[in-house]
Amino acid sequence: MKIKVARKPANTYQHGNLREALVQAGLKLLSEGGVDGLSLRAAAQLAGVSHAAPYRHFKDKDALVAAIAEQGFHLLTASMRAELAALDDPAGAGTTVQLRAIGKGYVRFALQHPAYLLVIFGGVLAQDRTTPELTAAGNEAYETLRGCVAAGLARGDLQGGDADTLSLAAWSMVHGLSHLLINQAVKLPPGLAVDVATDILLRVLDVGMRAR
Amino acid sequence: MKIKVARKPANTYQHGNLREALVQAGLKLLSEGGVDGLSLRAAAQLAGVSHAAPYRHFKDKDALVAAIAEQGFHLLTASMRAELAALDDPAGAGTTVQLRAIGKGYVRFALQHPAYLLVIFGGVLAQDRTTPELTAAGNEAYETLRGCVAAGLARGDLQGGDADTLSLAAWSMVHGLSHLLINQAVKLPPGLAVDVATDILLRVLDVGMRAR
DNA sequence: ACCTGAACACCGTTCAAGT
DNA sequence: ACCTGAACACCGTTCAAGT
Repeated sequence: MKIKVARKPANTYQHGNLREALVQAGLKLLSEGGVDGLSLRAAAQLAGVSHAAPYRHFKDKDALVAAIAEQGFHLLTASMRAELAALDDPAGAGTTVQLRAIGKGYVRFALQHPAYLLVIFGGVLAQDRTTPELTAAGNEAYETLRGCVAAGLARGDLQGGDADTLSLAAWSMVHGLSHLLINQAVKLPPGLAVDVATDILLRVLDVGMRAR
Repeated sequence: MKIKVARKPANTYQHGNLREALVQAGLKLLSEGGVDGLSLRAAAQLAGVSHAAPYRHFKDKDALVAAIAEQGFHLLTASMRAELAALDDPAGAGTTVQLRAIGKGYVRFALQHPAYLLVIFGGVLAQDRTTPELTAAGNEAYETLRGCVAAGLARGDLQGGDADTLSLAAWSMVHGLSHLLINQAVKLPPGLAVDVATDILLRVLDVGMRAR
């Protein structure tokens, strides 16, 4: 992905849209240099501004990280929805097919943007430093899954727990897989492609959520 | 947990066991101040030694982090095995009971030592900075689970994939749950205790792994 | 209101020098 | 072989001062 950071022209004084430029700069640093590469000073430099300028727009580094995580959640939601929309009959598809699409979208996002997943979940952001916007972006992602689970329960396709508990089960499975994959913490069974492994895990999940 | 760091006596010159002391200091910093609190200089100070002394024992900070992660894996393995050993008849227990014990041990470790889980999996350690000892410690943890899955397959209790794929499914589920919990990324369904939610997720997993 | 430059207290890392 | 102290290039954060 090509990330453009709006630089302040050298001859001007105010940037105009420094806040957004810093978020873009942070995303760029993150995707190029990983978590270690993300610093307020480097982001300021990319935006063509002094190292103290960001403090007019973010209380501290965590506030910038929170804004980046918010973007990450939007991308995650978009990835899941894109996979849903690519189904032949998105609205009419069965619970199994929909949940599988959401799971694939989640894993695809994680593999495409590993650094974002770490920012969202990886302890980069100190606990209790969440913002209302970040919470809302997280809820949006969660509701994409939860809506599908709730519909499955209503149809009688799913059983064995309420919508939140079964959503937690599904989220845990795909999140765990994604997280383990991007950390290279698991060696995939030799010769087994990510897609195939993902399919098997989603089947295990689906069967488990259908049983009483 | 009380962590003791062996300080070098002020009047002496050599520490004697600086390497181990630095690992302990790192664990202490991590559990008290989180990922941000872990620094080579602070660890050196806790061990009563100058900030450059650690470089006689660790190539760089990542090497210390790898040593800490190795300890974390040992604790994780111990937690899973303790839960297994607490069963009435550890060896004779069924696949379902054994897998549940392992899952509970994993989640318990994560909740007791959230910072360790982040060090092990959270992107604190740069990719490709793993050591042979760290890899071995990780394999030990993985084999604890895999052995149980393989036995279940042999007994005909489990189906639908080979030992590695089904182990990946189980690991993903409990790891995902643990990771989401310690990041407070999910709100547990109101009134639902962690233990109860864990039980439900482990049941979903168990049912899914029993189906063809 | 927004940005700059100096300043402070921290980092990781290196290197000559001491024991 | 092991440790120290100074040095360097980085951080995050604050604050007086400039536009």
